[in-house]
Amino acid sequence: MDNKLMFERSQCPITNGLDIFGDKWTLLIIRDLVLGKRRYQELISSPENIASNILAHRLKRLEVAGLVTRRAYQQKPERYEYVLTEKGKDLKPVLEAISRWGTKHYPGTSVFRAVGQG
Amino acid sequence: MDNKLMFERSQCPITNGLDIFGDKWTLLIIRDLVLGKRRYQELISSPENIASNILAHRLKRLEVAGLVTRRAYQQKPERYEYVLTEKGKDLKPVLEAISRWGTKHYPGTSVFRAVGQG
DNA sequence: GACTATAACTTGCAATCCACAAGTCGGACG
DNA sequence: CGTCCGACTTGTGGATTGCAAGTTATAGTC
Repeated sequence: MDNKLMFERSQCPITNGLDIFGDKWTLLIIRDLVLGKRRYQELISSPENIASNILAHRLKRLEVAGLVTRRAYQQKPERYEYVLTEKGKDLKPVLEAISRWGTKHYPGTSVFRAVGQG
Repeated sequence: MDNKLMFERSQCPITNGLDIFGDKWTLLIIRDLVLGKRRYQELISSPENIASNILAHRLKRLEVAGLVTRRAYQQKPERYEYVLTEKGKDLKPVLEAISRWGTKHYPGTSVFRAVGQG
């Protein structure tokens, strides 16, 4: 019943995707999660230097949208990690397509393993 | 020699892509251009209701980045249209991937022809 | 037992960006 | 002379972003 933010701007699937990940940071977080990162500090330490408040905000949005799951990996003190759901993992082809476009038009760029040339 | 905005945040091709189209509107403009729209009013009249100042700003950025070309289609009065370069057209697979993700996870959405299921 | 470190955040604030409405400019048309 | 069209530009208030610093809970060290 959390479908009240669906079809916010239009019924276009691209629009609905962009309403979730249409910004400078979200797809980079997904990229890191696809690459196997799970913890807050790992995400923070990516070379793009995301601010901690932005990261927290994006992770919350991704959780609400059902792309990631937040869960405790230890108690005392409670520490949390983030993992992609199937819906989140399904963005891998999108990352691959962007990566292919980027490496073609900006030679010299490179991602790490797993999100390379598909 | 306009390569001073390359590698702004990192050498990741995804990051460099997002520095150009990482927002809520740019990929929708590209979608419209892929679908054959060319004129300002056509772009304005899309269902997502982009504001005119945002559209102007994004078109300028796309032109600077080399994804679209602005050219006059008539004189007296001068009127301009926008067409995708090869670099811009190369984003079609990205749009298709997003579209596929959107239609899978938000059933009921649909784009127009040409940017459908690939 | 105070002191430092770690991890996952939260808070405050200035700067920037965005959305909405309105206005501009150069003609064509009546 | 006045209205319309099309491609923008300008002004304003509100939302978002970026940066630095702070908070909370616990473990380890002196």
